[in-house]
Amino acid sequence: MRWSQTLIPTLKEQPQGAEIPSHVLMLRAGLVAQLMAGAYTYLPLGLRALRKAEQIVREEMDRAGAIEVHMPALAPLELWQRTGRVEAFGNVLIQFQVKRGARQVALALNPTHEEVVTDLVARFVSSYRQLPITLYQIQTKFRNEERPRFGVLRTSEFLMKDAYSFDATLEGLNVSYQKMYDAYCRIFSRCGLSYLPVEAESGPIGGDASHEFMVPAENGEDRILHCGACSYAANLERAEVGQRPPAASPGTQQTLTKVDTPQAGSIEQVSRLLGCRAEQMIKTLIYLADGKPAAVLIRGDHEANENKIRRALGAQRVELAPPEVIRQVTGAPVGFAGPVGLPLELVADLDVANVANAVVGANEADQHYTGANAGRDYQIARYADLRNAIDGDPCPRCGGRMQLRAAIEVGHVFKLGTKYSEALAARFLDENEQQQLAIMGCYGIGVNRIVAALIETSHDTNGIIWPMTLAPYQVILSPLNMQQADVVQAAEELYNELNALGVEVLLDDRDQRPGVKFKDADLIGIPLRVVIGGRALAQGQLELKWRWQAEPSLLPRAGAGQAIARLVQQELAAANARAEA
RNA sequence: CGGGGCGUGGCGCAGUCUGGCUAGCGCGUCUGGUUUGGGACCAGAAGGUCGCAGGUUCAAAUCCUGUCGCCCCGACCA
Repeated sequence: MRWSQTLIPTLKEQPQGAEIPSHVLMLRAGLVAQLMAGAYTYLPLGLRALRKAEQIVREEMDRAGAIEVHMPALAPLELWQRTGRVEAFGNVLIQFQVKRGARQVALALNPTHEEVVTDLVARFVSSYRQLPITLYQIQTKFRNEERPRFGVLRTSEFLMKDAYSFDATLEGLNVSYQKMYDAYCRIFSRCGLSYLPVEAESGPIGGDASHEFMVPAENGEDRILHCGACSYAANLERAEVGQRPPAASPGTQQTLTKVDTPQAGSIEQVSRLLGCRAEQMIKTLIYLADGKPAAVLIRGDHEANENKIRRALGAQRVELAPPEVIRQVTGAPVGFAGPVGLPLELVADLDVANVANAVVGANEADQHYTGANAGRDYQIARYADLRNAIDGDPCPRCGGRMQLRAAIEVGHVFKLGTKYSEALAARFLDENEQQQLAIMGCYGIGVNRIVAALIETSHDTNGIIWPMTLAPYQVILSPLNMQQADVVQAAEELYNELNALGVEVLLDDRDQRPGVKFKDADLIGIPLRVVIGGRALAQGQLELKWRWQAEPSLLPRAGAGQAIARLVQQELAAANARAEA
């Protein structure tokens, strides 16, 4: 492609409203243009990169035995009502009415396709002989994001690869799941991403049933914990906290003292008022576990983790109790609950055991206790891991230090079970002529996020640094002077030669000064740059530079096309080979 | 949905507090010329309902009210 004949609107300055590197660079390099909050046009370069990512995904899905289909973006709202997910999605589900003759038809734009694919399988799969099957598509999803942000990382319309496996048995599901997991590893490796599969909340099936594929990046929206020593990794929701060191020495027990804490119902207010640190305090959270009140103790500076609490209480659902219930149970308004004299069984986080002489609520408005000690002033029924992990916490597997990092979620694999097959009657007949529900898994990849995450983690002050596998073009030719006949001729010859050899090449044929061409070449990040310029050309040489290297090398003009094609192939092969390691 | 910021030629900004002449600057674009190894130079030119609506005033980019859009932080995120 000739630069002069395509559309690459590079920007010299940082666009207003773009802050994170991927957003800034995608706009500056002319990859995308914003139409509105959360909706972007992919311009030629951006589209080519997106297509590369898509093709890698497609190849690995096919290789894993998944079957490609293409489902509609539209769905009848009724389908979503059948699984109860109109409410579950709420405002995120884009729905609207259209007129068809005299009728009003209620439609939705699919934010995901469990309903559609399960309905499809329910219609056409009726025997165990047809299973297992994994269907996938690469298609646009629509979600009315409350707050689109971070450029293409969180948009209302995005390209997603979604796959759905259907199995006759749980063992089958595990096999299907593992195939997808392995395919994901290959995909992200081939795309040149430094990714981490992390354990995620698994919902109804429990166990090892969900993993997210995360790319650690400063601007990521997700938080993960990662142990460098043993490679344990989990998202914040899921991460367990390992064995904590016991308290130094109990020291002397202070006497339990009631103190005035007017208007101080939060950890921050109380600590400021009493001059104590948050870690000397214990917060008493009143939950409704399946509708029944329960008391949970967490150290003042820690965050409660509702999933852990739900499991510890053996409940299906937990939620923070409303103010009426708190008042009824504790006799005090919100913010003054405490363990002393509370008529509920106390379940405490493990770290609470190490807080001696704690500050706790007194179950009385505007009153707290100081010097509270478990065993003497209140009894803990049970200790458990109930809080979110924090940076530096011990690893649950090996005891090493875990690191808290921000990350971009690029993929998610999930064992679904029979939730949708049940709601949409996806049954099959097994070998004993018994009706069974298909057991499902679902597997998503944000294709746009692959591109954005790559840029987010692979750039320098001059611009994007593409891996050969995702680069919009493999080679850029930069003839430095379009007024000089021999330069133009050499560039044209090489351009034709490379095209004939199947190399994806961009010829910067603009009549621009060298500086402009260098800056733009760096900005759009094409891996291999070939400079055709007076100096070297006079000696029958071209200049070759990899985007990730500082210095160029010389290449004889004779046979340059073959040599460059070989270099591209080697680099491509090396990048793809990293996936097999 | 709560908090904050910003809307001025294609892009990035100044001017707004303290109302006042023909609304400026840099980049880009167009014409002519000189240049050609890291975002050239000279000369000339085009391009603006100052987001939109209403109000105050002799006079509004500037003050007031409303409204729309975009960005950031938080809440939310199958």
